[in-house]
Amino acid sequence: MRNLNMAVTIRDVARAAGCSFKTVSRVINGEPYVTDEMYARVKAAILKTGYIPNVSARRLVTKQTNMICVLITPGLYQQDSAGLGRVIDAGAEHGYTLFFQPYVPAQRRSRDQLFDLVAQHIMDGFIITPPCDTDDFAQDLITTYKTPLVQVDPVQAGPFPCVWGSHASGAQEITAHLIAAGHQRIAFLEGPPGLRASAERLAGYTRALQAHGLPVDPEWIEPGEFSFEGGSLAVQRLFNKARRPTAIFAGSDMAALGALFALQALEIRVPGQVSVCGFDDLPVAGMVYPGLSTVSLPAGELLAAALLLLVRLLQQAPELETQLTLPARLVLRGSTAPPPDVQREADSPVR
Amino acid sequence: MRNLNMAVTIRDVARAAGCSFKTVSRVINGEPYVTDEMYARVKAAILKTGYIPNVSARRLVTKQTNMICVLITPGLYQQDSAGLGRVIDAGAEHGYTLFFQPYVPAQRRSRDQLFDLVAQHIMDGFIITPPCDTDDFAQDLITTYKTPLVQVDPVQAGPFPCVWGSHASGAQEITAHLIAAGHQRIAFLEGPPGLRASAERLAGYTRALQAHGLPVDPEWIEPGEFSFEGGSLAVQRLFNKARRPTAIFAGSDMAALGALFALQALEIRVPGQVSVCGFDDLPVAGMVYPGLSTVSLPAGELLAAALLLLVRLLQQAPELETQLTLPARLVLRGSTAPPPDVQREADSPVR
DNA sequence: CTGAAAGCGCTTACAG
DNA sequence: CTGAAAGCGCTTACAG
Repeated sequence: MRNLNMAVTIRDVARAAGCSFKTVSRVINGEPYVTDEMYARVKAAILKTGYIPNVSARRLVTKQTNMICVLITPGLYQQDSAGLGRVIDAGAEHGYTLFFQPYVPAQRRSRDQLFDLVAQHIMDGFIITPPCDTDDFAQDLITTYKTPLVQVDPVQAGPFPCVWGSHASGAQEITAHLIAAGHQRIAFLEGPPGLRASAERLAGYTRALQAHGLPVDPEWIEPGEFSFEGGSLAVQRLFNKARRPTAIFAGSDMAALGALFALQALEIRVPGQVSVCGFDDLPVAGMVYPGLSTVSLPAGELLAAALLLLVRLLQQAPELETQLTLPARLVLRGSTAPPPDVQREADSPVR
Repeated sequence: MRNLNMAVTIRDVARAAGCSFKTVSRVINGEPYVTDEMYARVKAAILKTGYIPNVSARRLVTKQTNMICVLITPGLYQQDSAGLGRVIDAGAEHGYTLFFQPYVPAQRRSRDQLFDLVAQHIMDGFIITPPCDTDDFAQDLITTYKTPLVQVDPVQAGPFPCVWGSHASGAQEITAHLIAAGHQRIAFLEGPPGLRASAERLAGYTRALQAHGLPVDPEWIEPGEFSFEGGSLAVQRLFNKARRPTAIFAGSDMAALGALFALQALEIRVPGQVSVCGFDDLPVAGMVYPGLSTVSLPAGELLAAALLLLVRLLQQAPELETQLTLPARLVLRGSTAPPPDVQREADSPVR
């Protein structure tokens, strides 16, 4: 019975229900002052005609699109696709459709695309996920066009409503885990300078050492760039030194993967000779032998919190907390174990 | 000078240019019959007023959105983000904005989201990427609402315009590569039954063996489910047998990762004792020791071809080729080498 | 080559 | 509680 060629309008429904089209509009939008009987009649007419509102017409007059744009770097998707689904759900619950726009900081194409989206007011609001915020362009553009904006765990701090991840305490926890296993010589692979995550994760590492009365030795801190290459090169430098670490906290999973690769190339056993851990809990972390111990900053949960924040902003709700912090979680796999000397002690029959 | 509050309309521009708003409309849409002088005046007025067309108004009357939706599974993104950028570019060139919609086959939420998108005619056309086509719902819905649709390398064959990947010839090539290196006992980890890719990749493997006069032994063909778990379990079964393979062609990178993991757990050296290769060229392939040899089916290129096809369909161009096939590419890394016996021969001083 | 009219499908005030 | 009017910003015919 349904006409799928967009021919069904609010007027057709009104005719079927025997009322004015204004009444249909009221029912659609859940406005008050409609008798129950009228309401039921219109509902039935909508079903019978297969009516679907024309969003363009609605947008033209309301100046709202009920669409929210999430700026993402290609990586985020694979990290927590279940969480992502929940975010989409949450958006739908509040009447918003989410669009995921790939955005590469400072890239011409990304900027052009975003410009169109923003200038044409195609989106009611934006969520910026890391590292898209490293390019000021996005924030500037969005605020210039007076569009609400929420940031997720930005690389650089900004004056925007924001949901933060717990980099420092996550790093502190996993470092403490290594110390508890018996490690004393723990190397740290630093991230690129200028990134908040770099500083925070280093701070967590440092804090854990100090809390356990261990020295913070600059020799154990190597640049790792949060990248595969960086992690690999760092290991090559570390194992050229006279004193070698028994554990490496890589600061990021990518660097940890590089470290793991380099260690295997050097025929150093993990975790037998050296323990390795990372940060981020990328999906790969569980698939690389012997399983990478790491810290999870659940991207999906951060996103969901950001979405809720944005929805409240869009609803003009007087928002008390525009800065939230979500906890990190330890994910322990096979790449961390007691250091060789402790293992030997444990193996020996003499207590 | 620009008013960013959407107040600038076609009429404001007309006033600034000293013409009727219809003339402005002509200039915006590149219609003919406008004097060069008038054209320039309007262009200047647009710049001066900072006019940006209201897409909702335009859509209301044209019934077009100039938006194309790409149904993707979270994985695709990370596989070829550079290629993805090119696709977005190509879309923009033709006046289309691309939206990437996460879609999980048969999932309630995905279906609801898609229904809204389709029923409300928010998208001019759809591109379905694997494995989103495994759920007939998407295709059925989209065609029911008479929206153009192009498939990318579908898991199941359908009667739709389509861009195909070369699974069989890719599989044949990499198997031939193993044979050329001296392998004779090559195991194959099959994909899930019913998937076109499974059948095609197996066919390529078989064809390569036959082309080189090698027997196709069912004992060497193990289910691997195209998954990490599947690959891992398959290796455990294979290495419980009396006759062991010298090479494993995993049929998918995920299965190859699982195989690699299991081999390392068994302390079998790759490629020293066993060579391993995969299919897909996931980003992980280069980051897992010793680098996974695999076959690349460039997702970005397939997508770009699909986009072009869809654009032509939308432009009602009489399309000659609605079925394209794109070649696969061998990507050789450290996980494949000659088998142990050949290595020994090569090492020995006697030629 | 340029313009005045009509209308896309809806919502926002404003009457009854 | 219900409805007739006006208008959102644009394009599509149709006159000049």
